[in-house]
Amino acid sequence: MPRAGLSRAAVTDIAVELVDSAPDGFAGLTLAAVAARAGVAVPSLYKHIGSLAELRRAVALVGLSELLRRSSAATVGVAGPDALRALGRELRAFASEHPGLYAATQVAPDLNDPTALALAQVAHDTVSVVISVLRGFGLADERCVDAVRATRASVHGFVELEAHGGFGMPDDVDRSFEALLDVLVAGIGQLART
Amino acid sequence: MPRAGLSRAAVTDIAVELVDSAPDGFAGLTLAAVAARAGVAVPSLYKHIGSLAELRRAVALVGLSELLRRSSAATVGVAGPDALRALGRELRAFASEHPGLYAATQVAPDLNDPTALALAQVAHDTVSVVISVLRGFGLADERCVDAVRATRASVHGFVELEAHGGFGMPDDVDRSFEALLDVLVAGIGQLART
DNA sequence: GGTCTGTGGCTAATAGTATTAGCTTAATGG
DNA sequence: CCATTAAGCTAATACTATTAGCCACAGACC
Repeated sequence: MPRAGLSRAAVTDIAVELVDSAPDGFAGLTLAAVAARAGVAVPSLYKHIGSLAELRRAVALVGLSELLRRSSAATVGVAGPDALRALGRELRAFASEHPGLYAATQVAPDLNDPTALALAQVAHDTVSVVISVLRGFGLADERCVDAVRATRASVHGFVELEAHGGFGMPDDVDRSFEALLDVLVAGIGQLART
Repeated sequence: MPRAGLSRAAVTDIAVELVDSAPDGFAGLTLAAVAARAGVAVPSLYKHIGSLAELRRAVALVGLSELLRRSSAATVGVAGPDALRALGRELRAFASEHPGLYAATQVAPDLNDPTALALAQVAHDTVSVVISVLRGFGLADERCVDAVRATRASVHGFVELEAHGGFGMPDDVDRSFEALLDVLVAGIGQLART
């Protein structure tokens, strides 16, 4: 009975691989698939994770961390409308390259989970990036949270609809996304002037 | 062995009730729950529906139909920015009152399903409503589809984030939604001038 | 009114999911 | 070199959907 040499991190890595390659993505993540990939029986996974739900949150943490890293990297040294456009394009690119990981970032956090704190931290930092990006628009303080929410909602909504085949017509989706960014830039600029 | 007097419509109605009341909503819809509510054994449901997936699409059709009905009703007799705002508020209200039914409207349609045609039809009509609403903005024809997508993405993204607890901060969400509508109105107005 | 048939219910069985309990053995530390 | 810890296993439980096959009720027909 040779050991597979697993660990919490190894199991999470396998899950991350799976959600991006499996057809059902994050929603279809299964312990059976993880165990098969690890060359181990299903119950053995419980030596490293508490439950499937916890594994999903671990994947969410990986996804959010990568999202934060890429968001930061894409917006250093740019400001105002350019930064907002760069941020939006990076989010869409991330979702396109890692559909499962992106879907994972939408899970609701759970208290009394070991990753709850880290998850809250990285979520907070991600919002901070958006705030920084929007700083160039000269928004009033009390408008800032509204602008952050409008930005997140617009981009997330587009990415979601695109991923789930919500755009029936074959018209150029790239162009539509650029138009969304135009709408956002113009709209938030207007929001700053009110 | 008295008969329960079920039918495809009755089963669908029960499922519609459940997705809006159950804690897990549409994703947690289960044949066991439907059967229990109907006072029937689980396999009996297969006399009326083909599969769980088909039942989910039946629920989706109900949700989309109601969404279309409310969208139309909310925008008759209004035009331009007012119509866009009314449409957005109605979508959000629908999602708030019927979270499960709203989630159901996001399922991918499946061909060789009896409801595929009806589903495509109502989806098309729903887009038509949005197009009509946006007509007042004087958009160029080739910009129209972009504006429709921006509208759907923004509102859907906001509603989704709100439903899944994506807005961490306790700031007034109603105000943020009105701000989103402001952004959308200003942004699409700008889109029309380019 | 009696019979016949179609259909809506049932039970039983299969396969898949997560999860827990308890055992065994491999690897490691004293 | 032994003892402890931990990582694997099998077995069992409780869910899920789905299929097969049976049975009795309701309505149609003679």
